[in-house]
Amino acid sequence: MTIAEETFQSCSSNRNGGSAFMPFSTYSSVPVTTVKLSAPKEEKEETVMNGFSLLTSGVKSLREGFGSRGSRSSSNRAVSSSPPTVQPSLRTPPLQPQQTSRKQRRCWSPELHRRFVNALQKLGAATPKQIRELMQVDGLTNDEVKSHLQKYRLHTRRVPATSGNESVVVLGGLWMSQEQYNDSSKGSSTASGSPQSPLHLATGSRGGTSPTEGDSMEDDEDAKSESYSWKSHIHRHGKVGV
DNA sequence: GTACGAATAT
DNA sequence: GATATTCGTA
Repeated sequence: MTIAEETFQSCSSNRNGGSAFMPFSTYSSVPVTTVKLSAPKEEKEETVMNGFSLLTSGVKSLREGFGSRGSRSSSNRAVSSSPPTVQPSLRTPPLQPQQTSRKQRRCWSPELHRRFVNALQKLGAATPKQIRELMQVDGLTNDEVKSHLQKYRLHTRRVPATSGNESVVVLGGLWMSQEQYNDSSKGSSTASGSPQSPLHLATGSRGGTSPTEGDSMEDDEDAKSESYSWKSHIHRHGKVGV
């Protein structure tokens, strides 16, 4: 068993409990009997099961010719004007729902996330590639890490020092709260009481001036903490103008 | 061409 | 809300 396999599992979380949603459309002309059950191995790529691909939802509208999004910065990219010969009809490519094959959602299980954060701390300055390499998770792609990193940053940097913010906690609002602490009791709450663990911030030296920073962080494969939600919604009671 | 960051789409 | 994909740039 590779770490990867283990790391991947445990993604079957909630069912209609909250935010579980299926990327696939709800309408299936055919009762797909192909239950995704007992799939020996999960394919990395999208697997088209029947003639009807469930992944068809990814019908992309054409985004060409219109400056739909080219409004960024300067220079538009898709500004093809005046197509030489525009066929009125005909030439309509029988484009069947062309699924550009959206990848299956990557399940960032706590374990995976833990590795992610771990890598972040080790690196200090984390770039997707580095993280990916450090995580050593097979099957994980740069894009996935990148995406996750984006989310991570979004949630971690929620500290607008708009006015005089008073807090220091902001930094403390980091992601991982409880982990690494494994009690003898395995079943239950990993930290119910929840003494917030003293997070060691990533040395804070973003500049990475010295490679000497040797954190003794071995490969600790543990921490079953669930739900790494960034519920650290920092409520700033007090006053917020506007 | 690759990689990263942000914006956007699903 | 979470992840994927696209866009712009270094």
